[in-house]
Amino acid sequence: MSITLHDVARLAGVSIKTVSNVINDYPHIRPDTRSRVLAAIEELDYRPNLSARGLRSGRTGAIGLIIPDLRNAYFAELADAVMTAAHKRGLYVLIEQMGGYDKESELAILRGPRMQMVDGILYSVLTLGQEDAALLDIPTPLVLLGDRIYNGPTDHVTMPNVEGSRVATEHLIGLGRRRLLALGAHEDEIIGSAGLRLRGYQDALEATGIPFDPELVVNVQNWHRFDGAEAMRTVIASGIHFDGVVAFNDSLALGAMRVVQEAGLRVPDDVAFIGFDDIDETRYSLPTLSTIDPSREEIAEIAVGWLLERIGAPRGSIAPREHETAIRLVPRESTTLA
Amino acid sequence: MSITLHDVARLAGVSIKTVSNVINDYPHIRPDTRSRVLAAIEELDYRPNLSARGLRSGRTGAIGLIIPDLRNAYFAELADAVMTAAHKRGLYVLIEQMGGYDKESELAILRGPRMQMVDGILYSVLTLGQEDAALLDIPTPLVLLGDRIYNGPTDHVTMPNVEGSRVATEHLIGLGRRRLLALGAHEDEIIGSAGLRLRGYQDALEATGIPFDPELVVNVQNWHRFDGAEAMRTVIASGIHFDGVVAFNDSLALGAMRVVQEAGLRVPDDVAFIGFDDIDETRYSLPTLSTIDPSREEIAEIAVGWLLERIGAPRGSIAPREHETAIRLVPRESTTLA
DNA sequence: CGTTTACCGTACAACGTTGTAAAGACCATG
DNA sequence: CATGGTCTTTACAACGTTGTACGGTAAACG
Repeated sequence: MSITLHDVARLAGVSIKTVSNVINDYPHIRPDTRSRVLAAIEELDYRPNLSARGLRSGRTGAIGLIIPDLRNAYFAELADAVMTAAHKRGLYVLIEQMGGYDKESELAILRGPRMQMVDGILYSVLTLGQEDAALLDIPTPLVLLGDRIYNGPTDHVTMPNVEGSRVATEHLIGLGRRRLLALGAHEDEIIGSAGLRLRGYQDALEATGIPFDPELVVNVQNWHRFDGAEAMRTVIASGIHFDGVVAFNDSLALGAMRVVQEAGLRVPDDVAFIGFDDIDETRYSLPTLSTIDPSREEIAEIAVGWLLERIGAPRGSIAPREHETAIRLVPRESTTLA
Repeated sequence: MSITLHDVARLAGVSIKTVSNVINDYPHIRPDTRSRVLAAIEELDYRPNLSARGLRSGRTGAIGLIIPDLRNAYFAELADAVMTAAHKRGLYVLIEQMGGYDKESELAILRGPRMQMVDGILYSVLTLGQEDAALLDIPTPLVLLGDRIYNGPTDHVTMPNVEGSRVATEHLIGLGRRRLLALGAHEDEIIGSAGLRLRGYQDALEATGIPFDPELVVNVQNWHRFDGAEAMRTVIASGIHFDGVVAFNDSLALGAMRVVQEAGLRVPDDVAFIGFDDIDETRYSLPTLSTIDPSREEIAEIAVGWLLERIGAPRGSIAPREHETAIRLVPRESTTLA
């Protein structure tokens, strides 16, 4: 059927192990042997059988990336960054979406059969919190992305959620806004992105002496455009007064911004907007959306690098590490007053 | 190290082959044997080693999906649809992005080592044309998505590009618009999406007796928001008069729409817009974007189904098939006059 | 009651690769 | 020119699974 080491070995007049050695850059090979083997490989267009290699070596060369949802632009862009970082190191990426936005679905994917095929997993934590840390103590090497689980069993690459949200909020306060909506909270959540970003919002208020008004905290189910739009409709209908929106991600902001303008309010004159994530779309919305750039590339680079280290090292030999990326405020039209 | 068939067999008191038979639903197994084996599997938390299975059976259980770019919302949503369709059938999906937007990169990915691991490939054709049909005659089962390559060597699942674009154009003409920009053409391209959608545009003009003005055809490099915005800036600067835009995809439309409004024109009053793809974002832009829904789910379902058939059948035993999805005009605010 | 038939379970080999251990080739040294 | 050491190549086994072929047991048939 397919070309194997045997075929190459026969053509080159060597043993299959020598061919294998050439492929794996074993140092002690005579130059002419090597070139003979390479010529044979070329001529036959030989490709290693990855299943066999995986069986023998115990490595598949693939890593899994578990994210909530590809349709969410942030995660699509994150996936892109991870794939780039992984390919640089010769790894495949198996992307997996969580079926739902609940804890069950999250863990099902992590333990499910599909993640059986990978050497390690990059896991973008969504609903898991501190109390679930133990559940993440699995044999497969694991690096967490996103929110921080303190004292977790493994590495964690995250963005400074609190700081980012604080910077965003302070940016609006700097424009003179005082009635700031916090858009995207999850009820009773403290440790996830939503909880942390809410804390950053509160920190900023506190630092500038603006009283915290619970009425201005808007809960949502998910972080899609849809949720931002729906939540904003409710807010407007309720008659709550506000002059700025700190959205916990860009999609929420974009959905809400659309509804605000639909209602006849001007952005940023009546309501200033800032998001979080710096997805591509923020550069083309009307108005363009100010946001926080969390350094996706940095996250991907470090996470893949750490995962690779864990894959190469014996289980338990690497103590849990943490990395926080640098964030950057990206001011655009939605916070630029004429 | 890991749990294998041997461990399960020992615990259940049967041979490894019997365990294998239970796992693979071999019919002739006594109920009590089966339940004993299943109990052992459960107790040990056995998971099959997919590399070994792949080596022995010649199948990996994974299919590859080659797309231009995940950051493009259309492809992210397509990937989502394909993953859903594949999971339903117990398949993994290995997503691969083309490095660049040129023919070299396309073919490099298709033949490259990364697609070695999959049983079959779903390939979203981008720049390849009729003359490249022969290059697609590879041993791996292949199903093409997107544009049509006539008399290609394999199955093709596509959307009616010409018809969709014609319907979109006629929709604008129905509003009384006569100076319609065709946004997103690729110079000298005839067979790809760009060429087909341009033909649909021309067909509509012809059918309604509107003279075709080459000045209104706007070439772009890629189909991102950025390109739509840039192209529109050039058009506006050149002073060309137009009252409608038929964009060849939604991202182009959204990028251009933003620039048009920046320039002080009203949508749809001064310029009506219609896109193509029905990505989620079109529901939340300002104004919401009219578009053509190409039935991504249908594409994914049929493509995965056909690919699976090809994987199961001997090479050459299935004659090339073609399927064109049904399209649907989705009118939204960008073409709704007060 | 012997023979056929269906059913159930097993032993063995093989998939293509790489690690181990060892054999063979080559070179410098005394 | 024998000796020891280094370089180069090889034979063999093993990874965990499934297909093939066959051995056994029980039921059905003549």
